[in-house]
Formats: sequence, structure tokens, C-alpha cells
Amino acid sequence: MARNAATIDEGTIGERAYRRIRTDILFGRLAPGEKLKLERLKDDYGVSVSTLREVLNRLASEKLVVAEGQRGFEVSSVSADDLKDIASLRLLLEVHAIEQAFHGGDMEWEARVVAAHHKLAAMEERRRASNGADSEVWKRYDWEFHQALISACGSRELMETHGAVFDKYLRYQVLALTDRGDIAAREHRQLLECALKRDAATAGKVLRAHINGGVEHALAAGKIA
Amino acid sequence: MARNAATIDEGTIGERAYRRIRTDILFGRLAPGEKLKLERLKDDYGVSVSTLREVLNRLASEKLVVAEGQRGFEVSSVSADDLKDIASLRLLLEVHAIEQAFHGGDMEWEARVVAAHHKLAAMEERRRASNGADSEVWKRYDWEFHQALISACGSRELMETHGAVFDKYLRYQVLALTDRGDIAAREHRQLLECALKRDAATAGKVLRAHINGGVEHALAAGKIA
DNA sequence: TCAATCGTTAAAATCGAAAATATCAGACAA
DNA sequence: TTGTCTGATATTTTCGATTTTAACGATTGA
Repeated sequence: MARNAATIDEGTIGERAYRRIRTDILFGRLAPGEKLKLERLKDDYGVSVSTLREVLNRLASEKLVVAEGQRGFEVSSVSADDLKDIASLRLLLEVHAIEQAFHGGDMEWEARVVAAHHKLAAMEERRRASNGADSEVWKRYDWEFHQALISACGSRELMETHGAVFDKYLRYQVLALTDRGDIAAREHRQLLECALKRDAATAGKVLRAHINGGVEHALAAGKIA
Repeated sequence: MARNAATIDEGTIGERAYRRIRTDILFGRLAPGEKLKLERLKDDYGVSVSTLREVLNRLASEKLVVAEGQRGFEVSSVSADDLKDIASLRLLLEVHAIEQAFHGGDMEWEARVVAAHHKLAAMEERRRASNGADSEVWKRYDWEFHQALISACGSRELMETHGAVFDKYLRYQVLALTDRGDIAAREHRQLLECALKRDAATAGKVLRAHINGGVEHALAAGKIA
């Protein structure tokens, strides 16, 4: 989710294919466990096998696809245990990053947080009306808000790792399909308030509820083995 | 470092090339910032461009090489800030993992820790005598000991992420060349004792000193911008 | 009936060539 | 001198074809 609408047709062919396939996995259009046959994907995405394999190797490195032996690639599968595992790692990273960010954040940071929350809240409101459209944009705003929150943590490494874990978490949320918009929106607002008050302790608690709530919600949807 | 000597000629050509190039980066044989021209590497590693590009894409995904636009690949550069950043992330992950492992570790886990420490300690002793040979094996044992310590943390995701960060940290240690064998060996022993006593608090302190000491040592060597 | 072997087919891994793009040096004009 | 245009060269990106490997079913022998 580290890209915006303007980036769609930028970069090399391989780069574009990478972004397309990646979001297709994240948003379930390539289903968990699905076999990724080269010939088919080649046609679907209009690239050659070599380029395709470069893309799949990158995604394998991110654990979004698995590449076993010489038996090709498939979308990595999902499980309740994996979700819990990812959620707890996200929590560890994000809580720590928030503590750092709340401590070191300046006015620029505050502005980023407020701006990101504004966009996200507007989208959440709009979704309530139009009944769950624009999932992709909505989830990007969600991503951007959480990234903004930790953007003053002072560690690139931490932010990148968090981003990667966040995306894997996100796949499960999308899988659950139905969103718990109201609750999440309230928690987002609380996080914003905590940020402005530099109340890292409360933010940590809210975040724990936010993430664990998401896990429960995803599991309750019952689409995960 | 997630592989052992028996794995050298296993898997596909691409897989083998991946391992070779990766360790060559980790051990400085491919220097930080070095341009990775396809033609040269093709000859050096005896693979075709396509296969090579698959490998480099994977490594780019791990941030061990950078792939900018259509200007090819180069070994990712090093900096004092990056080292500190990596070290602090390693500390966060490893301390947390240790807490979990110390809490949940059973006898099997204890055995793994003791065994791993035994190998590591023997190697550290041997190095003192033979004056710094076998860096690669030594570092693998180091890796294995720390992985063993956290191997009962209950989270695959956490272990994999830690492993990736550890390897980046390791590159800096190798870069510094001279080792601080005695101090590190003592700290390893302390960690073992903490593990057997399930004293996560002390282990955390030792680990902090262990990692920060490594940072200081690497920086003092003065080979990093 | 079952297991093992062999052949056939489908798919993946690997390769080298072709196209696209960047880099660099020299010429020319301001 | 400085800047920029242009062509030549080096390098990367992309492609389709070839080689290798796995998957599957039929055949044979116990």
C-alpha cells in the first residue's frame, strides 16, 4: 500500500506488474493457496515469463507467495494462527513506534497525523453512506494514517518492517470482507486524540483493542481455516 | 545464515546462486555500494541474466541490494545511522522474543539452547587460538545460538523477521573485521545462564549491552561512513 | 489387487538474443 | 568557459525459445 493513485503507470513493466499482482493478492483477487501458473499469469498481466518470475520472486521474499522447490509458485495460504501471529507482531512494532513517535514528534508530524486522519475519517463517513465501496482507497487511507502516526519514530527500518507486516494483516481484513467501520473509526479518532496529547500509554491500549478487534472480526467471518 | 554446510549444492541453480551472492554480500566480498553489473556477475556466478535478475530481485526485496529505476542493481550501502537503526530494531525484536521464549520454553528448548551454545563456545575458543579463522562458520553458530534462544517464542513471523534483521546487523560486524571475541563470548555465556534461570530481565540487559557493544565496536573500526 | 516402472504430457527453470534505456564524449553555440 | 545537443557505446530490461523437471496415467509383473 506504499503507493498512491498517481503511481499506477510509473516505472518499468516489471514494477507495474509487481504492484498489480501484489494488490491483487492483498485484496483477495488472487485467492490464498491459489496456484500461480506462469502461462496463465503471463496472459492475465501481459508480461513475459522472465519478468513474471522476477515479480514472483520478490513476492516470495515478502512471504506473500510461496515458492517451493521446482514446483512453481502459489499465493501463500491463510490460517487463524498466522493471523494471530501477524497481529501480535504488528502490535509489538506499532506500539513501540508510537512511543518513539509521540516522544519525538514535532509540529510537522502532528500535521501529517491530522491530515491523514482527516482523509481517513471522511472516507469512513462516506463508506457508511454508500455502503462499503472503494475498499482499496479506504484501506490505503487506513495504511497512511497508521504510517503517519509512527512517521516520527526516527527509524526507517522500523517503518518498513511495520509496513510489510501491516500489509499482511490487511489481507486478512479484506478477506473478512464486511468491515466493522464504526468501531474502527472511533478507535482511529481516539488514536488521533492520543497523538495530540502525546499519551502513548492510552494509545497503546487503544491500538491493542484495535488490532485484536480486527483479528476477532476476521475470524468471526469464518472464511479462514 | 539460515542454512548449513550440507545445503551448498541443493536446490535449483537460482537457489544456489541466491545463497552464494547473499553470503558474498553479508561477508563483504561484494562491497557496500558496489555496482552489480549483470555481465560481470553472470560470469562470476555462472548463471544467465534472467536467473541473475531473479536473485537480485529477491535480495532487493530484503534490502540487501537496491534496485533503482532502470539503472540496475547495487549492493546497498552502509552508514552509522543505518547500523544504529538496525541494532535498535534487532534489540526490540530479540528482547521481546526472549521474554516469550523464557516464559514458554520447555526442556526441548533448553536442550537446543545448550547445544547451540556449546558449539558457539567451542568455536569462540578455537578462534582465540587460531587467531580469527572460519569467520563464516563462527557467525553461523552465533546466528544459531541467538535463534535457539528465541526458538520457543511461539511466533514464526517474529523469528523470520528477527532473522532478516540479524543478518543485516551481521554484515556490519563482519565489516568491522576484528572481533571482540572475549567480550562477546562472556555475554553469550551470560545469556545461556539467564535462559536456564528464565531470567528475562537480566537477559534483556545483557542483550542490550551485547548489541550496543557490537555497534560501538563496528563504528570504532572506522570503516563506516 | 497392488506396487513399481515406463512413457507422455504439462509446467517450471534456464538460457541467449532483441529491444529499450541510460551513460558518456565530443561538437557546437552562447 | 559553460551549457546543451547529438551520436556512439554500455547496460539494463524484456522477450520467446530450449532444456529440465515434475505430474499423471497406463502397463506390466507379482
